[in-house]
Amino acid sequence: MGPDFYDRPVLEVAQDLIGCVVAHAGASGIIVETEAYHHSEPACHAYAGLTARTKPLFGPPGVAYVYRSYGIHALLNAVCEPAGVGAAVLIRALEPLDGLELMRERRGLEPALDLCSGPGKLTQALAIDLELNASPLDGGPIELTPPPPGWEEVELVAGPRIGITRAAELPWRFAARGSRNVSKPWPRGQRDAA
DNA sequence: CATGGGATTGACT
DNA sequence: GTCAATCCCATGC
Repeated sequence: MGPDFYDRPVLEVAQDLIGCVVAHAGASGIIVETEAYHHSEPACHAYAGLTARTKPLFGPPGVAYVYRSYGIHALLNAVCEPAGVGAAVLIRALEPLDGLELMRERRGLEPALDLCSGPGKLTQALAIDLELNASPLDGGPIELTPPPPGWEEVELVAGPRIGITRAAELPWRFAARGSRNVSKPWPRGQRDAA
């Protein structure tokens, strides 16, 4: 998917990315959970403004923003909105599609449900690291492609974002309804379509 | 130049 | 349920 897909409001892209396929290093998965981040709210790294770290966030859309969290995990984001606007979609969970054995090797785990059910897990399963920061999501090492048959029209649920301390109340987390591969079970009563 | 915190995970009680 | 691990970088002196 080219830059035009990402050159839109980050909330739209976050919802449209559900069902799309991420592929890297011989493994791939379907996106089942995302979160939107925008420079206008304090949970986003871009909130602090343009720095060496957040530079890709303010760059052209359709680019990966990979950063290290808690000193251990790499998290994968897709940069959105026009260049100059700091916004990105965090890929939080995948449903494993291809390369399951590679994923198991990299994760040291067997259950398919545990391979990509978290932002730090899926980067490990797909061997995505900080080197891929600022690389294109179309024609680059990481490839994002449109939903396979059956995933074009996925029913979505929205809810509050996870694991952040600021602006945690914004319902900017999206997931495919009923997917068992999400990072955390959806709370009861949180079934509003986005 | 030193320090502290973070969009997480996994192991342990 | 609680807690440590561990590195990049924004912030402050």
